[in-house]
Amino acid sequence: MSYKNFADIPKTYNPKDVEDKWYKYWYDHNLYHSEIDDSREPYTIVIPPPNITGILHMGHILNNTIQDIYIRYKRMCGYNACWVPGTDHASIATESKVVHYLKEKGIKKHDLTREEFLKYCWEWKDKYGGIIIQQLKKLGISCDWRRERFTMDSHYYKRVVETFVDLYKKGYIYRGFRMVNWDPASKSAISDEEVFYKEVNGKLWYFKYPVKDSEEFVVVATTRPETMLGDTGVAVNPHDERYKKLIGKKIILPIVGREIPLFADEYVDKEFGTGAVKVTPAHDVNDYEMGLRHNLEIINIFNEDATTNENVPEEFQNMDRYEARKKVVAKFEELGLLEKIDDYTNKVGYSQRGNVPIEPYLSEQWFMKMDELAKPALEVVLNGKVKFYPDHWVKTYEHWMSNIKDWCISRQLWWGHRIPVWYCNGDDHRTLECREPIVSVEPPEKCPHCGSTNLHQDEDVLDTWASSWLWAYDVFTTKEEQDYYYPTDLLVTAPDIIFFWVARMIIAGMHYKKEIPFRDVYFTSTVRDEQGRRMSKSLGNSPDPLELISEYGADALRFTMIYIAPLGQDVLFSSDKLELGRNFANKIWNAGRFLLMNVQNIPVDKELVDKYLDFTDRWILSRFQKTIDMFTRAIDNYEINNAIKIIYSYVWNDFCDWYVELSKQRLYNGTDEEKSAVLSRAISLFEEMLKIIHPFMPFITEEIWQLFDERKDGESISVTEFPKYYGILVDEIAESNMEFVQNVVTAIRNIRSEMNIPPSKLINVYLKTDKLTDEQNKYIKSLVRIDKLKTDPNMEKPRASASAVVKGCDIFIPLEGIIDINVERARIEKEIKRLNGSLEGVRKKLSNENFVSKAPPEVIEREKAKMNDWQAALAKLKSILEDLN
RNA sequence: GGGUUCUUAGCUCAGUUGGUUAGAGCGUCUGCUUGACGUGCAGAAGGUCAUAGGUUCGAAUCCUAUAGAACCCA
Repeated sequence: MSYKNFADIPKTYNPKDVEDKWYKYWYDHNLYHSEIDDSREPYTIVIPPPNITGILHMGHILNNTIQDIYIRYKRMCGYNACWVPGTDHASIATESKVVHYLKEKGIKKHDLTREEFLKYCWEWKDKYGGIIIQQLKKLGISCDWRRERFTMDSHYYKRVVETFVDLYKKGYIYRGFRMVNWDPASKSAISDEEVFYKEVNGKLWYFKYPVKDSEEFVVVATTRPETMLGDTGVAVNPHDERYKKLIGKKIILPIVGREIPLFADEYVDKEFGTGAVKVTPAHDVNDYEMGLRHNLEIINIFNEDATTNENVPEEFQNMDRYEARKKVVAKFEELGLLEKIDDYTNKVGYSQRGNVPIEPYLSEQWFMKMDELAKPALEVVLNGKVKFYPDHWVKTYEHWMSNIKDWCISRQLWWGHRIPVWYCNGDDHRTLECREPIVSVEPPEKCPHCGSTNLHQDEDVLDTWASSWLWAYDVFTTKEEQDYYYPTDLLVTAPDIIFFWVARMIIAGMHYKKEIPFRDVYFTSTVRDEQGRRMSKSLGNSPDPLELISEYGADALRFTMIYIAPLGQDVLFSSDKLELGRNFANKIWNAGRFLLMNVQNIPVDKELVDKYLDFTDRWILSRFQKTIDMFTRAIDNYEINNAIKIIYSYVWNDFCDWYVELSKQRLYNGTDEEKSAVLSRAISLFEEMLKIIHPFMPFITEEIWQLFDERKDGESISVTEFPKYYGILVDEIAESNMEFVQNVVTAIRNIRSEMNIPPSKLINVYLKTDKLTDEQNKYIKSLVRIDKLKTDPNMEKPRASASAVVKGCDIFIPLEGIIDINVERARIEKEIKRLNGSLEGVRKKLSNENFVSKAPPEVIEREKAKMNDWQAALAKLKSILEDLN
């Protein structure tokens, strides 16, 4: 095809020449498009939609490679394979990107109207939002690109809104004034799952609070001094003898001068700090709870960006929280109320988005009641309808689902699905009912209570996950499609979004479709650097996959990632590991090259593929069947790592190292028809091997497959049939004949190497055996450089020869004048020592009465056979050794 | 503090329901311009299976404890 002459095929595989070419070919021929076809079973995957702000990282590579392996494999197995790609609008991330983008243009978000801002968002999305998809294509993934979706497509947008309205009407969604995790950077609430905890080396400050009408002080310890400006109480444990007499007294809050109560609450830990804690109900979850229990005043001291507001003394107003902290501490010191400062390590909640410490903050938000919705979703995982791989994630899932809390779904952002709720601004006719929110898919014309048309819509948008939880079915836009493709078959995702996304998709699926969203969930490994650190932008330890692809090829990258990433374990990645995949690609390339070079001189005839079969052919075909069988079982069980090793070892060790070498004997010395049969068979087998490799390495397999024959336009290895297991081709006799040859050959090579016989030198080999056929001898001779090969069941050991014993055959290599008796003696002695060690173990077992009476008979038989073989070999070796002495 | 997982060769990892002499890749050592491949070929060295007990005829595998590591939740 691309080579005029097969002899021109380069010695090293160059992925750059082929990858873009075949990707375009697949795309142009629309090979991976799926339509409803009732005559075929669907196999469906929906992509975990990457953020439009995302850029390709190693996690995407691993995740999408796995999805592509399964979709390609199942497609070749005859399923109507459909892989739906798409992207996620990512409210917070995108909005901050756009704010930044506008800043560079000198525009401030709040100088714009909502509509103007959203126009910029779409502009940004059109410009940058498709980058990650373009990058993913470099990996060779076989998505159905005609089905590409976006979470803010009009159809999808509408479904998200409808879902909100429906759940509100069913009573699952409510509005509440609650303490939420506030991200002061994006000025929005975030959900519990978006908070991560960092160990921070901080301080513990001890403040003296004066007791009213007394000379006494109560000392409180705090990690957040600035919040004292909002303190409305001091709490102690009711059983704490130190403070019993003070309970009920008043404290004069320093700086502020507020009179606050000292009260008792079981929550207080006597051991922590001084046993007395300051209580700031507006800015700490536990304090908030205590505040409710004891009717404390709730004083909010922060603005939305966590600067201090008008509720604090004037000299502390409009300061950043950390600046306020310094100033408060300084003031305490000045007042002589700072008792001491200790070093203290504590865990601080950070926003996953803004990477700033979150602020517990009271605000009005929308929540979803989860406990009832979660029940069916928990059940289908516990009863195995949805299977997790690895399955230990079930326990984590169960724990979270059984303790599930209400979900804060509103975000104070503009980019996203705007909450479909309107409020009556009221006018003269305003009634009490007008306070009720008007929840509706379409904007209401007027207030249903007073008839006013003066309405305004809720300013907030929904949490992004409250849209992507519909992804598994609403990427399909008609009922017919949902009926055909849903439930999907496989979800491949990272375990860190098990709650964000996996759990919620199951919840949505069970509630709306009364059916699981996917049968199997594959949780990928976490890709780390060589030192085991998470890959991150700030560490700079995250390689650019596109550079890796350009250096090593997408196939090499895909192969290596799967090879080093076992199910359920983290993978330590470094780019030099890609040599493994690159080398394997090169090996495949050269095996193909070998066959194609022979096509120059030997005609290929498909009629001959099963003619002139000898034991080497039966062996390689038998091994191939077993390989298919093992491979299929591994991949069906999501042991991808294992599957790839099975095919790797077959291709490299069985086919290349042995079969190709064996085939040369006949390719160079056979009759014309025999040559043709051997070559045709090798090519036909190699094509089948390429099909198994194809899901892992789509480009190189396509390239070679296309070279083997004149293919029609639109033909592709990716839509051929996957090799099936035919047990009838398994041939144990051929395998054992081959194993015998391998053992003899290896033993001879070992002697050559240890005796330092140069590879160029021909040797004579005498075999004492009654088992080897002429055919086997022919191959032995061709695999080691042998001049004369003699076999005789009564062979006498020639003088001055090196020896080896394999089961069924004694090997003698006469080395008059070459042999170093000391080396040979050492070789034999070593072998004797090894055998003796092994024999000892077996003898011990067999002389143990308990073993003989209790172990199963077949185990005992095996041990006895072992002992006999080893004893025989040992006896031979001993006589050889005596002969040397 | 609760939960999950892990500890096997110098490194990274396999090792099915307990049953050959515990395997692979990388790395190391030796030799090799053998007509597919030096991104290769041939050969070799290298492990008290974290530690201590226990169950069993038999343990890398099952149980208990200890030590260490990672992750999740609070």
